[in-house]
Amino acid sequence: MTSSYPLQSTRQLSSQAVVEVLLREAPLSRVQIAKITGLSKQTVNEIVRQLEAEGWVSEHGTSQGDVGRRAVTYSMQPGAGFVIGVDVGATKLRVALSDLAGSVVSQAEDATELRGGPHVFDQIHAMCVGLAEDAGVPWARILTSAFGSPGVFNSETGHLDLAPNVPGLEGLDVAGALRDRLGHEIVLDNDVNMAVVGERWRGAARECSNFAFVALGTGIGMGIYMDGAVRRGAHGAAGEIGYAPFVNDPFQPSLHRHGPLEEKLSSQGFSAAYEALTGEHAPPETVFERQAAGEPAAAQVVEAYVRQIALVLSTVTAFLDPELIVVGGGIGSRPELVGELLPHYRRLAANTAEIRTSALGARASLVGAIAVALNHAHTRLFAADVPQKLPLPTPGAGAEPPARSVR
Amino acid sequence: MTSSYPLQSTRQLSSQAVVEVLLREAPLSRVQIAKITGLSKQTVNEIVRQLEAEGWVSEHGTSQGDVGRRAVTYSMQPGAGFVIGVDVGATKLRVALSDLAGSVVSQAEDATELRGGPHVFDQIHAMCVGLAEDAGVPWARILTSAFGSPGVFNSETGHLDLAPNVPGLEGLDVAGALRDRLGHEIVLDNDVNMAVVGERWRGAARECSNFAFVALGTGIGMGIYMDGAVRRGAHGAAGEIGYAPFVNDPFQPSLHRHGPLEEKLSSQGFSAAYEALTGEHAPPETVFERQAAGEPAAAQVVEAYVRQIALVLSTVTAFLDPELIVVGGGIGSRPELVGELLPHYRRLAANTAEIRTSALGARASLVGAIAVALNHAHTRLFAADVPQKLPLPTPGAGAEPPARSVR
DNA sequence: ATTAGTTCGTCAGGAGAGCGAACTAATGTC
DNA sequence: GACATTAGTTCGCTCTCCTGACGAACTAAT
Repeated sequence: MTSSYPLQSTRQLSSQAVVEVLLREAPLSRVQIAKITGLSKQTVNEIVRQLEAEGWVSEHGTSQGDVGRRAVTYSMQPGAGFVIGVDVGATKLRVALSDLAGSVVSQAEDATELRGGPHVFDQIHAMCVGLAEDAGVPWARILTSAFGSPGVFNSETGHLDLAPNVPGLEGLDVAGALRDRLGHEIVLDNDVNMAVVGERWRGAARECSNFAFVALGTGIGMGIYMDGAVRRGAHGAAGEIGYAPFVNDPFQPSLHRHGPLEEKLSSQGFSAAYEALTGEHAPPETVFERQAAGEPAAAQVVEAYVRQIALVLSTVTAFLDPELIVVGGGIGSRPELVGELLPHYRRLAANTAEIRTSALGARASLVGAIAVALNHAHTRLFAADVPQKLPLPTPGAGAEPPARSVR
Repeated sequence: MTSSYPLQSTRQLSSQAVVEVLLREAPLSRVQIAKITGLSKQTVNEIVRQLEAEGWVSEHGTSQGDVGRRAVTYSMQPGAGFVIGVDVGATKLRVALSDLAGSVVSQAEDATELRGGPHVFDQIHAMCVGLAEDAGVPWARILTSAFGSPGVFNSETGHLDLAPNVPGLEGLDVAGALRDRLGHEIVLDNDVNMAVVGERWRGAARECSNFAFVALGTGIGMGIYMDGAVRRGAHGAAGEIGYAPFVNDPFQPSLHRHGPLEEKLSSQGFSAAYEALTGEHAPPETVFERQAAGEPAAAQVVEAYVRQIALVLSTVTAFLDPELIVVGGGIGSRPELVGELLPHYRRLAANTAEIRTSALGARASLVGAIAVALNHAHTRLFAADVPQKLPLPTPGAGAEPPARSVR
């Protein structure tokens, strides 16, 4: 432990506080900022002045109506910097470009390159460049990109492990490859973890500091948000409930590639159950529609599925005691699912948590990736404890982003 | 969010750093402290001088032998303050008095008062006073007491919920009652959480920042240590795996008082299984002894039990991805258990964690309580953000503890 | 005994950051 | 037009830490 304490000079902490408040609560006067952050007027003054000089914030207008002198209000300068969020799905690739205030400027999606590895990197690079051009954003103003992808990201090697669904990424230095191609800082994380951040930022778990996100779809997975942060466990594999051995007979071998739970509760398992009953192969959506239409076989499959999920959720509750469980993913986002689940869940769980359907649906990971990228950018910009080196590479000879002076 | 940032004046952070270093690494010279903390010599000088003036640290000796001027070394003044740790078990009450450096000065244990409630408080009070007298410690020097107890502590009401094993505590303001009786600050937490802290401080999980502690004994419970802190969930009920519904048929009603898992995997369940097989009632220890002696029925019971535990542990692994799982409690502390478990566990879990037997055994909660009390005392003393008011109540007109001046 | 080299401890000066209080400026209300 | 109210600025002060210089104490070599 080489503890060293005033790592972050107080000023950086304060700056970051001001920026956060400004991002969260739109236009604010300096006095308002002072009240919210607890800093004094003068300190806020200095900070705002500096941020304005550096181009990060700008005057927004003046307050109106009340007695007393009118205040000048400030807001983040939206064009000062941008970030990219990417959701690398097994089938779909979603990319969004957002300004520093968190407004999405442009976005796109495409089928994921099936040829894998380098081809996916190329595809991502092309999509990002395309977005920037569409929005007229000089490439150098893009500060950070964040990527959500299935699998367990090993931050030491930069590899992505346990990602059977995306072909050809296993064993590659994904982090390095993407950083080199894009030319700026990147952040990589599990897509479910990204979804957690997304749901908390702009989804069903706002302001919630203890919740779990359970993704039901192609696979089954969980993201854990506890005490105000995503928890990843020792190797980044926390929440990999697909490997939890408590649905089938766990002592039976086989089923160890995708994990026993995943086997049964993924879209495939769902469809397989229906097929076993009817002889007809149908995707989950169809089965749900038929259940709604009153078909007995469909109802039976859904009922069995829902019971298993209720079992999983009550186990999650016993283990983690979340305030809320958000259910998402391809199947989980179906609005009727939670309704069907609840009675079973209530019967099983001792201290019940609230259960909600994902508010962001298929975009959860993407939104989360944006949030992570924004957060990373802000930390780098306003609380860096190392000398700042804004990467200014590759194309776009546009105006330089305002450089943050660091003494 | 009423964020306010320089809450802890920098000096307090620095002071705390110095104290921590001094606690950890025995006698140190000022220059050494400076090197370790990263503070400058002068800053350390000022802090040490102040701490010495206030009686918290004292000169220890001088360095010897090397070239150059000899340095004066300092260490914590052990008698400057004391804390009490208490483990309120269903059957046993354990109490220990420790100095600020973490050395246990005296300790005692007794059968828990079965008349419950106020009688237990009286008992605790009497034991604590007795310990202080034995050790010749004036009561006013005891800064904090920490209590580990079964059940879920509700920090809002001060009540202890879900504590069926300790009679007569339910529905009482335990926190308030204990504080009033002892006359100083107290901390209350679940006994398993205390054990977590204990195992990490001086047990099997030292230096480990992601681990789980699974207690197998009178009941079954888990404590979660993730990213460097105990995680309690939204209502303090995280880790209550006794309520996880995945061993018996979970959809069968009944079994909802103690939780389905607890029903089967507690000492009682264990003995009941043996009784069902042999017609003879025997406590778990006896069954284990007979298993070691080669009795088939005992072997069968142990085998079944061990398989269930392996199942639980592999689920824990899938959910939390710990680096390590420490198995403790009355049954769990038996050294042979982990050996029997391991093969099953390895077969079930995808990313295996290390599994160790508790190093502290029955004392885990007690040691943890001491650690928590110490930690609380240090924070109050050296990083308090509110004006310090050392409680100086009741008996013992001994020398006053050195008052920490706070401007 | 003298000298060199090393480490410890203190002092002085200065920089970064924050705060309270006093003061000026604008604006609405009676 | 007097007054209350709010916004913004300036000044002086405090806290805290750091750097650099320097003397003190000590070991090792000559």
